[in-house]
Amino acid sequence: MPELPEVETVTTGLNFAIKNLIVKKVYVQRYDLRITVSKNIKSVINNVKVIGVQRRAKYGIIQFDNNYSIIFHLGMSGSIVIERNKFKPFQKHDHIALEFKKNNNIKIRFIFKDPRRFGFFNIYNNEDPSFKNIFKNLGPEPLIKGFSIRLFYENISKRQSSIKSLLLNQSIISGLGNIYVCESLFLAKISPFALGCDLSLKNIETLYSKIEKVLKKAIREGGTTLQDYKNISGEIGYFQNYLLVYDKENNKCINDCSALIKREVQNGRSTYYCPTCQK
DNA sequence: CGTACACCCTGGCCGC
DNA sequence: TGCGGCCAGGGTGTAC
Repeated sequence: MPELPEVETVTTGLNFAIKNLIVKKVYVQRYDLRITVSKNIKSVINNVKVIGVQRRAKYGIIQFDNNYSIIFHLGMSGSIVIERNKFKPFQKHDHIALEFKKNNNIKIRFIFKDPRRFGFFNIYNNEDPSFKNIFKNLGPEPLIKGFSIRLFYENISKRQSSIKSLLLNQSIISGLGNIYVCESLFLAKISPFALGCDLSLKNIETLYSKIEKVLKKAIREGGTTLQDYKNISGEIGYFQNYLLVYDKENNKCINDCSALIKREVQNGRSTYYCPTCQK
């Protein structure tokens, strides 16, 4: 499901909803997520205040004022939903919930859901090596000011893999997934099968500017909803209305090339591209 | 070290 | 209605 823009939408919304609130109750319906939930999660954060919620790559980080943080990852099917005042009974894939009370006695809680359980949600001490280990192999964030196109180029140009798989490799650039990789390569007119070592600096400059453009637009649109992605208020995203190749097999290419968009399996995952425009 | 592939798990959809 | 097969936004561990 979620790539950088979807996780950004979730963490921004969650930050707005729970920043400065104090945890009043923790529900754990299921401990066996991709990473097993620590047994002490309830005791560690009970009655503790949330400092803020951030994103790093496709991870969400909820910081508490006692030097602990929750890190969560939505995997393919994860989501977070907010409920106010009236709480529905937990459903099958509602794994964890945190409940807060606002000044005016309004109850608020959020639920971490994940049918496929490729995601996780766990508590870490900020000094614990396992906290830093989660982030240690992540490459740079594409949307930060200091992003170095030169370094990006150097890391790509020494590799023999396809540019598609290099862009999905989170240690080269972090936060991209299948949708935004396909879209960026199309806009840059670069074949997903081109090898990293065959691309020029000019290619990479173009590619980076398209990645930036696609991600920013997707964040503005609240992410991409293909089947089940929703923000924390249950609203869908709208970037699917702007997809040019992803999930568009046999559609006409939007350029004047009269070709049809092709789907091909590459490294076990669907690649969508225009065989004429992307060289 | 780089690359390719199987695997984790559930649900939805399609064809028979 | 039911079954098998295939598909899905991701990440990790293993074998070469």
